[in-house]
Order: sequence, then structure tokens, then C-alpha cells
Amino acid sequence: MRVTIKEIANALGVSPSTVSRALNNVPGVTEEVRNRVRRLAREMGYKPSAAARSLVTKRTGNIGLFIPRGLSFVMTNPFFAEVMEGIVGVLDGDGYNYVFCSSPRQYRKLFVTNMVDGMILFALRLGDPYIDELESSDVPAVVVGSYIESLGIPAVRPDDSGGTFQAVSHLIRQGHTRIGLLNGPLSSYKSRGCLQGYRSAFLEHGIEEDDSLLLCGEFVMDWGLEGARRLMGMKNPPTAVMCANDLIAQGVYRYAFETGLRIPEDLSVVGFGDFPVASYMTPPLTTVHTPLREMGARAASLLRALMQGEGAGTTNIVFPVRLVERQSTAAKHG
Amino acid sequence: MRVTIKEIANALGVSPSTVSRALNNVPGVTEEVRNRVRRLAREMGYKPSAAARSLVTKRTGNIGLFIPRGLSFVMTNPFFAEVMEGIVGVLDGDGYNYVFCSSPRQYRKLFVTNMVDGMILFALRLGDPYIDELESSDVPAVVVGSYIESLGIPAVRPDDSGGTFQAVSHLIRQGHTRIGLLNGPLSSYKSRGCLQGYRSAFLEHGIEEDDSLLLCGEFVMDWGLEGARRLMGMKNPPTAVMCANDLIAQGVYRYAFETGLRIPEDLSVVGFGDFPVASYMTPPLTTVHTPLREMGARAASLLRALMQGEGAGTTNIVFPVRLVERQSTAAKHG
DNA sequence: CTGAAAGCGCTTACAG
DNA sequence: CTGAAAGCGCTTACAG
Repeated sequence: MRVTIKEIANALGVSPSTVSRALNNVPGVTEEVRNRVRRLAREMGYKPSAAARSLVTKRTGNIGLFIPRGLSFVMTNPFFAEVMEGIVGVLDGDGYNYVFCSSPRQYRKLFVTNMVDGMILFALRLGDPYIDELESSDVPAVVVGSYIESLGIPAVRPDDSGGTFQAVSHLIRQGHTRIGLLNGPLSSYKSRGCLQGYRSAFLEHGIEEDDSLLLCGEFVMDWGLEGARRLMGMKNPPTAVMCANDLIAQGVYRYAFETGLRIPEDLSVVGFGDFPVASYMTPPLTTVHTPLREMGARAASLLRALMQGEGAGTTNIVFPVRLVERQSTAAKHG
Repeated sequence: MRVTIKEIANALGVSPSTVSRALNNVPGVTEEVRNRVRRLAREMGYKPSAAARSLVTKRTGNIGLFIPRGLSFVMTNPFFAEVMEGIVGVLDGDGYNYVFCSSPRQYRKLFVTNMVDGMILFALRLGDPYIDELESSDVPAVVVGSYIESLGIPAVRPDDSGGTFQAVSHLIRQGHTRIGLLNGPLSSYKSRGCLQGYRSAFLEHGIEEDDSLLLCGEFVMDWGLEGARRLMGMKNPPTAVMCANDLIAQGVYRYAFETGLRIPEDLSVVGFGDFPVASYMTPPLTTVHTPLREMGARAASLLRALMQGEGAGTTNIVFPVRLVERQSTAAKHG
């Protein structure tokens, strides 16, 4: 059987209260008693029960990661790794553990079962299940990377439309007029931002856009490959392509390699995110740098404030981004 | 205040036991009562307390992810994303949530606090802290990707030495005799396997190896870049390089791009892992394919058996791997 | 089918 | 500084 605080108390001839206080570094206990308790606890192999403790304290010490897209979506996308890095950086001193679920069936457990003190909502999209339940739940939460207007939850996200505007404008300035957009799904806020930025750039420069160059898919490499295939298979293919993230750009690179297309001589490509891999690509990718870590850090401090009872209101923090030019873009030929 | 089972019971004029049974789909309750309970529970916004429940059931419904390397190590390395995919695939029907910790300080919480029903141990290395405590803990666990002999915990891992043997032999057959090895740290079981495989290949082919070509670093892109720099800066640089994983190979690619070295004409490179990115690299990477998902699935079923009380013994399952030739290797010139 | 009761393992006022 | 007591919110034999 598992040893409890009571058994330690009996063995030592003190009360459970004392053992509890000794083990938890609560003041009122002699150093001597505290030490005796501790030693014995170790010897007996005592393990506190997280359940019992949180039942009374009403705290779990857990942060939930709400991931409607599924675990692999997140583990596979450097966006989240970087953001998590930022989050962990600020929250780590507080000693939290992180719990995430891998499928819709389990989402609810997270916030409907009081097993977390707060939640980070990743990759939320329009129409995701449980979203409203989520809102009515009283678990403090902050969403990162997206922003669902109707949701009364603070959000931290990059300036997707501004970044795309910058990137596409740069391409236009280089002489490109036929620019493909390999976007994510329109249920994603990010995709909507990209689309909007793309359009503003064309508007701004007085160039007419061709809607057949606007393709929606997923934020993965496979889509980049497939999308490039579609774009370049057109009768009048684009000379440049804007990708909604760096993963998609990797897919475009593969297409180029397979077909002998040279980047940037034959095709300019721009990514979004500036994931670590961007500068490791051949050639290094011109992309929109996004302060992922900073965003994570910000989300974390927001969450902490919320968990401490400080209301944050319906904050919507937009982080500025900037184009970093590497070697995948060039002026249009001829 | 949060609504409890008791309040529902009072409101309905039944006992808490009945409410509990109704909510948990336990037999002995009339359909009618069950429905009334459920409806009211929903109306009142009832949320079960995970803590209270697991205090009595002794189950948490959580799987712990023990990651001595830290969260970002894992999120940044496709090895784990793929393995997790496999794990989740088999365990998902069981409705588990996953909890991981991000820093050493929190490791212990996982297994010393009974907050998980089982654990997956990732990226374990020689000398990692808490390892022995871990063993004496009675939480069912399985390690994946490494294998610490002294630990009485079942392990699932790829044939690192066999894979490296295959790869290096292939390089030798292509005429390469000076082959660099960009390895991970020697505290990693994987690195040891790679080193061993490398050596056997040289032995097998009766070629003398040059130990100055054996470099240890980390399993990240940055190390690949740095390692390649060191290797190629030698007076007599290698004509091929074996990388302990695909991330390291990406670093070598970057070095090559920066210095104008052509892959595979000037330098052959082989990776290990066959991460999704491998076929997206320019040129596509020749690498040792590792059945990551299958490994994860296997680890999961092992863990499940353990959690159901079936002892697994000191299993040590080694998955076979195979070299997949793509376009980053070529016969040695002249 | 339903209820009263005990108990899971802890923490925390409340007294002393 | 220390202890007795109550209670956190549930589940589960045990009776009926």
C-alpha cells in the first residue's frame, strides 16, 4: 500500500497536521521535528497525493494546452515549439506542468473537469467544437496565434495581414505582378489575415490581382508541394509565390527541385514565420519574421495575471512582424 | 461557487449516490432518473472534480511524458512528433490526457505525486537526474528511443548501430574512405549506437578509420552547421558525412550552401531518422528510415499492458531500420 | 433501483 | 509550536 501522511504521523507519534506542515515548509514547526518528519518520509517512500492536495487547495499546478487541431499538428509545426518556448520561459519558475489532449473527445476534460488552473488555446479556428463551452467555463485562458472576435478571451497573435502586405509589396517592387498565394484554410484567422494583406498590397500598388492565383490548403509541407504544382501548371504561371508559413515554402522548394525550377531565378518564394529552418533551407528563405518567443512570453504573463484574478479584459495583442530578406527572392527577369 | 453532485441531489430530491451513478453511466438507475439528473447537471453547469474522483478511484486518466531534455528539445525534433503520433494512435481510444513537464524541477511531480497512471520516458541519457527514483517509483513506464541497461524499464528503440552500419557501408561501397561522423553526445544511447555502427562498418570493410573524423555535438541543425565547418576545415576533409539524425544533416546542407559545396557531387551526406523533412530537402536526403510511428504504437501497447497489471519484464525491443537512398549521396569522384 | 455511510489523502482554520 | 476536527467532492460497498 501507498504510504500516507497519517502513517508517518503514527510512526513518529505526532499528528498528521504536523507532518503536513513539516513537509510543506509551512512555518509553525520546530526545525527538529521538521527534519525528523522529512527523513522518515523519505525512508518510507512517501509520495504526496496530487489529487488529495488539489481537492482541498483548489489548485492543480497544471496548465492546459487546448489544441483543436490535434497533437501532431502542433508538434509538427515549429510555430508552436517556439511559442511554447516563450511560455515556458516565463511560467517555469511557477512550477507548472502542462497537460494537453490529443483529440476532440478529450478537450472537455481539460476545462470541464477542473484539472487545470489555466489554459493556452492554440490554433483555434472558426467553427471549432466546444468553443462556446470554453468561454462559459471559468478557467482563465488566453489564445495565441489566432483571434476569434466573438470569443471573450484575450488573444496574442502576429500581424498576419501586415506581414503579408510587406512581403507581397516587396515582390511587387521587384517587378513581379503575377504572385501566387499558398494560403492555409479560410477557417484560420491567420489565413484570413494573409489574404487581406495580399489584397491590400495589390490595391496599394494599383495592380489587378488574379484570383486564380489564390489557393487554400493546410499549413504543411505537403500542401506547398501540391499547391506549387497547381500554380505552376497554369497556362500563365506566377513568377513569385507567397506562402502563409515556412512549412508551405518547403513544399514549394521540393516542387522546384523536382522540376528543375531554380529559386529565385525562375521563381521567387517568400515564407511566413521565420522558423529556425528558414535559414537552413537551400537557398535560405526570405520570410516574414514573427516574434514567436515573445508572443509566447506575453501570452504566459497574461495568463498568469488572469490566474491571479486580475482581469485582462478582452485584450487582443498584435505583434509586429518584419520581412527578412534572404536568398529566395529576386527581381523578375526580363 | 462551483456546483457539486450534492447540490444536484438536493435540487432533485435524490441522493448523491444516485447522481453519481446517473452521471457515470453506472447501471442501477432508471432511465428517467438518469435523464433528469443529466439535464439538471447541464443546466446548473456542473463540472466534475477530477481531483475528487481520482482521489477515490486511484486513477488519473493521465499519461506522463518524462522529458529530461526539456520541452523544446522534444518539440523541435520530429523524432518525437512521429513517435507521439504512434502513441496517441493506440492510446487515444482510452481517453487519456498527456502531461509533461518542462524542467528538471518538475520531473518528480510527475511520478512522485501520483498524478499520472503511466509514463513514457523520452530522450533519456546516461546520468540524467532522478532516474533511479524513477525506477523505484511504482508508476508503469516505458522508455522510447534509448535504452539504459541498468534501468529495469522496458524500452523500444530503433537499431541505431545497425542503421549506421548500413549507411556507412553504403558510402564505403561508393568509394568513400574518409567519412565524417557528426554524432550526438556520447551520453545518448543513440549516439553510442551510431558510433558502434560506424566502427563496425570500417572494420567489416577492412578500412582504417580516422578518429579525428568523429565529432560529437547535439541532435540539432546548428550542430550540423558547426560540425561540417570543422570537418571541412581539416587539411584532409572527408568526402562524405554520416549524420546521427536528419536535423544534423540539415545543418550540413547549410554549410554546403554557404560555401558553394555541391551535394552530392562534392560531398555525400546521409541522415538518420527519415523525418518528413528528409524528402523535402534540396537535394532530397539519403537517410536511414526509422519506423517512428510503429515504435510509438508499440511503446503504447506495452504501457497499456503494464498499466493493466501485466508485467512486461525487462523488454528491450529493437526496431529494424533501412537505408533509403535519395539524392544526397554519390560515388566518390576520381 | 436507491440511500446512508464510510472513506480516498490531504490542508487549514480553530483552539490550546 | 502542536493537535483534533472538519471538510474538499466524489465513489462504492453495504443494506434495503
